Amino acid sequence: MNIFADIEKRIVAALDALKIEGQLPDDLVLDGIEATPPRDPTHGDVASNAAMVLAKAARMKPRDIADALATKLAAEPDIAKVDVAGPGFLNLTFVPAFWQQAILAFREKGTEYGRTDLGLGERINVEYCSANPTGPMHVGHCRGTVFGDALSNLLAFAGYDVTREYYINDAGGQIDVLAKSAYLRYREALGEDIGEIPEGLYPGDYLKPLGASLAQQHGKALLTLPEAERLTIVRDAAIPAMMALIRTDLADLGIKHDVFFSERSLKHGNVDEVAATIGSLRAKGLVYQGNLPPPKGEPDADWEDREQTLFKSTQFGDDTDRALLKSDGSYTYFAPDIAYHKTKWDRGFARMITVVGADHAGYKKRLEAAVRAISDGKGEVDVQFCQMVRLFKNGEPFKMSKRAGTFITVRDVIDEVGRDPIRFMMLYRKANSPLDFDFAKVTEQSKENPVFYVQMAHARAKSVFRNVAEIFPDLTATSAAVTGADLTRLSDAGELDIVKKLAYFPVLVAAAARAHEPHRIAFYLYELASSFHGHWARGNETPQLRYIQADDKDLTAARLALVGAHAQVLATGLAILGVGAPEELR
RNA sequence: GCGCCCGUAGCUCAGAUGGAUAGAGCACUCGCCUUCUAAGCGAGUGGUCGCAGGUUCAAGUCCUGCCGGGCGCGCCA
Repeated sequence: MNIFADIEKRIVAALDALKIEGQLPDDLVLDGIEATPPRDPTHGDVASNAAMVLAKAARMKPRDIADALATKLAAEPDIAKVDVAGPGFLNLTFVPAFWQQAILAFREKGTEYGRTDLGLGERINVEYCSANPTGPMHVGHCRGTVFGDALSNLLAFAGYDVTREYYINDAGGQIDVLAKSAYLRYREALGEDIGEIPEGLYPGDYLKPLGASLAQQHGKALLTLPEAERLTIVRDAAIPAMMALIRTDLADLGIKHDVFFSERSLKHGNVDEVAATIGSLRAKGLVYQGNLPPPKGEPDADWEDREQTLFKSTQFGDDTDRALLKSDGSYTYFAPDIAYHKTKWDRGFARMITVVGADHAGYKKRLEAAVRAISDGKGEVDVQFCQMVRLFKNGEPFKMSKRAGTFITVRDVIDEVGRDPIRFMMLYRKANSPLDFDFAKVTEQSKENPVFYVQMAHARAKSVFRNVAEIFPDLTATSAAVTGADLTRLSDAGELDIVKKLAYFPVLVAAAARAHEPHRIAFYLYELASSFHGHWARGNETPQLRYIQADDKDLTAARLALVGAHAQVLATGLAILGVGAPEELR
């Protein structure tokens, strides 16, 4: 159900009729015709570009096509007015009943209103967060995590079969650093004075409980073990401990992954999937021994020409070939990541999205190349970047120092501002734009704070139902009196404005899903809330416009149907963003 | 040097598959509380869409070249 798509079909039908009548060439291809809300609402309810896109192929003036089409459409009973404007825009104005009836459709669908079948049930894998298991999440992880989660919600709502995935980088050098850092905390827990944490190790206090638990479990036994053996034990305890911290943070942000995929699990038993993947690429002639040219520009004194095992990513559009093995023979980060993406392909995902930070910009092309290579061009990964978050406190930049261990954790931010404002603010911006996050502003309860503004629109709508209970106790949101109300009573322009915005919701969901841009939902909700607040305030001056009319139960019921639909769409949209839709804000 | 991202009102940002006179919030000016939540609403001021070409009936949007900013650029993940 999508009103605008229906109108497009009606326009096409009218054009077909014109063809039959000989007013248009009968071989004219009716393509690219749109029906959209006009930018200026005074132009009408719906605008179409039909005449202009067809003009060339029809070898006619746009105005002539528009005039013929206008005459045709004006004859339809629910179209009140058709104007031809500008170069050939067709502006349609529908009779109020057209919009009034639309509310029925909103209600019929309920929480499903806005859902589309765009994805056709196709499986899609969304990988996001994937913070290294070396400590709690810091605020920098937050944006991509929230983005990936909301994008997953959006795609699911748009008809995709979404799997949310977290890639645990538990096999790289940073894990050795973690183990060494944890071992130090273990010695500390045994009573040793460890002094300053050496440069290069993780100084954070969060490793202290891990040290203590190791001490409790092993006593002094680890001290006498050979280093390799001892670090293996520490590491195997540290990774789950760090993941437990991260999972707590994720839970508090309202984020749930379906799959936690361990990099280490790529090697199991005698199977090394990384080696196997490199082998399969080699079989395709995409792996070779060679030397990479140094980057141009500033000459690098440390540059050392060396032969490496390389992947021919240039064959798939990358700028340079990429190393798979380090000079000591171990894997680069890239090699297991290819193997990991191959498991996605093997698990039946032809479509993948990977959300990364802006500092991974250079990773996009090689990953796309790798996915094409392992899937013989049939698979596709969209690497989505989230730009940096700049932290502010009362307008002053807020610096993090990782070295001093004083970085801001997700926990700090949740404790300070709460989950809903974090999520909404992270999504109230295109992912590609840097984002300023001011602790003071996001907790403010005012119009300046869009989270609050949208939530208040929902709370207000709910308050109407609370208040009506005192006058018409039987007019509950789900009562037959409300769901079956006489909608022709809704005639005010402000009411119809809200209806028209609600009608646009399915179009918006589809567009946002197609573009992988959940922020559009946030902006839409703000606009919808604005229409609602505006109409509400008009009720302050003009009591007849208020939703509850004590002397007119039927009118009240009709208006409640609108309020209910409005609250429903707000709740649905907020759910996509993972933000709460509170009943009240007191 | 190369790649990716960004450049829109004084500030922070939207701008749908290319559509009409480019929008919102903040700031500034002026109205509105005997009120279903004024935690709000309305009106006004404010623009060479970084610059220059090109494609198109139509360009903030697409293409090319510049300028400015951010991120990255063979064994960090």
